[in-house]
Amino acid sequence: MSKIHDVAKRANVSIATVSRVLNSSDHKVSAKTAEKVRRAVEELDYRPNAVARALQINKTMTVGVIIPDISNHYYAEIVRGIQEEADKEGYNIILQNTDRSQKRIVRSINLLREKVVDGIIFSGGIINGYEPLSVLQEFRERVVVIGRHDVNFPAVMVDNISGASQAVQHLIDLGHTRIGFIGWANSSTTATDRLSGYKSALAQNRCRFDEDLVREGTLTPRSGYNEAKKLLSGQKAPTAIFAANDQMAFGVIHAAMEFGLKVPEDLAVVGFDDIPMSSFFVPPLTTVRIPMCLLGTSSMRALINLISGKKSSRIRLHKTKLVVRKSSKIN
Amino acid sequence: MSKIHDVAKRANVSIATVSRVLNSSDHKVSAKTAEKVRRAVEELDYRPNAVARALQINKTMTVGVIIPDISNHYYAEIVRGIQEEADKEGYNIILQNTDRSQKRIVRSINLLREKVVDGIIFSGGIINGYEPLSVLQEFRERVVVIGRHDVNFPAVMVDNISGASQAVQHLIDLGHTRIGFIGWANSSTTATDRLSGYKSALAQNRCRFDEDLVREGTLTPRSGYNEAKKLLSGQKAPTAIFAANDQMAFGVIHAAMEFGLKVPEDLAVVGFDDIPMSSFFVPPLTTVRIPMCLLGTSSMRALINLISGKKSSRIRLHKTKLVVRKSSKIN
DNA sequence: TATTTTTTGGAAAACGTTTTCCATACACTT
DNA sequence: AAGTGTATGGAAAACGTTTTCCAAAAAATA
Repeated sequence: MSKIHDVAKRANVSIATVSRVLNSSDHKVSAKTAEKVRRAVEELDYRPNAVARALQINKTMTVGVIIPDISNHYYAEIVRGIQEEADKEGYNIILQNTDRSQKRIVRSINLLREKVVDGIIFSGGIINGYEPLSVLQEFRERVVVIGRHDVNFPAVMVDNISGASQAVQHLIDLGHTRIGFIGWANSSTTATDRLSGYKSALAQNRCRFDEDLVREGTLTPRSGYNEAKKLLSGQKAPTAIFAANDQMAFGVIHAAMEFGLKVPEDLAVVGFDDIPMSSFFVPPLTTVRIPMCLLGTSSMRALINLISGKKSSRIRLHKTKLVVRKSSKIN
Repeated sequence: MSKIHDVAKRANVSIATVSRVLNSSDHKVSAKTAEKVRRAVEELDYRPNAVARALQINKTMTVGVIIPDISNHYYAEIVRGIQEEADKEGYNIILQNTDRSQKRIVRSINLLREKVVDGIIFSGGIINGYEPLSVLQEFRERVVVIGRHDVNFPAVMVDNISGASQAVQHLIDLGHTRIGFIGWANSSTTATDRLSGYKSALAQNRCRFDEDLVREGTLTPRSGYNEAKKLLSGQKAPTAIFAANDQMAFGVIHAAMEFGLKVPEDLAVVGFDDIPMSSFFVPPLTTVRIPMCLLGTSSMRALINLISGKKSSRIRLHKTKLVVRKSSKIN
């Protein structure tokens, strides 16, 4: 591995000059000398040692990304977005999987601190416990959070309220009035916002809100299946069900099949997220698409702004998009 | 951010002693002093600066992971495995998405070189072009490749031949003799190995190999759909189709439906990979499961062995598992 | 030619560690 | 009391950059 010293020697210039050329400093370097340096760099296949550089300028051009689980499509897409945007600006990302374990979150943050990352993007998992928050303090001005705004950090959000509301509005437009909702119990704003959207759409259309039509699952297909069965076996069964995520919606469709109900003729089903298999399900699932990749790029943009001291709004709210497929609409 | 100097001061010991405690050197430190140091570390919330450390010991405890696309489930799982294993040993990973672009692969490798990573795990994408290979040379002894063994690096592989063979054997056991195959054209050994497995199972059971039953798709559901239509409209249509990945298998099932064929009664379908939606498809898809996460952990293990100079076999071959579901078997 | 301006070189400090080399202090043995 | 270890401190080099300061050289101008 050749060093800057070798380049200087080969180009017959000083170390200072090499550095001037490579970092395009304000010091002037004649075109001829610059060319000599560049040739030497090329010939030696010289790459500046980023570690030494980072130590000197106190900037690693690396950001930490903390997520619960990369094998979850949602987070994978986010990471993809982050990666893409980071790449454009010359940043690298260090990935940390936490499996939502409090202990691992803290560990990750401390590790990233040791590695002297320039900032952190944090998504999913508990953060309002005492420990992680206090540990994140060290990164005060260089943290962006995805998916919740109830923390005192810049946040990138999905407009869950309007998304859920859109979905329900769609069902109402199709003539449904008894619309079931399967959400989930969670401290996150995502869960409560989707319920709010459901309620607000009902209210706007003067549909009665019926407590009995609201159930709580656990985000899995199985739980969707279970809760749907309960809804469908009630005396006043709904004619449509809005599940707060696609996985549960799949379970709902399974349950409907078991009840001998045709989807969408006898039961309209709408999900949330638009995961890849939704368009492939039989029937293809109507759902609310989250711009996952955009969440990633947006959060990275926000972080870069933070790092470079640029102003940007504390909360970035991103619109969802209703994708109508066969699980809700006849013909 | 406190430094080692501050810790030394607070604990009333020398910098050397602090370092001795923290790095458990062979120099002896009395229990009492060690305790003093540890307390100071705690009180100051001191974290050694990994950048400075890396510069000194010439080891970053960071490995680069180069993959085509993190939002692809297969790679996401691999990354998960890598991450998990890396974590155990105190390594971090820097992720690089290449989108299979030759240019970006080269760029990534060079970036990782600048960052002085301790090793690289490379998966997917063209590598036998001149450029990437030569660039990877810099990492000669610290590269592990996933998914192809036709390169001169330690490799972690899936036993595609036996996997495909198992799948076809399964169909033969069900009484099928005319079995279609939809593969894909690619320089990778994965593609050719799956075809080999198909052929070898036929041969072992003295089934005639019919060129007309073999088609090439592009790994997408649509291509599976298209190729299946061609197979099914031939005069000697197969009674079973083995698609070389699950996505294409979904397309095959769609095509069967269009032809009024029931799956599995009229057409048995088997895929490869076992992606999450396979178990959820209607009908659930029989497929060959790849131990994706294991590929990740295994490659990281291999890399750690390389880095620490331990011997380990050049090729690690991992078994697949046939998962029988309703798309192939009646009842 | 004399003067100014521009470009370059040389040397050294700094970033925060690890590690080495000696010197010194202390605690045990005999 | 002399000798032998053992634990610690102090100082400094090293890792490979960037950056600063001043001096010197080269080029452009008057």
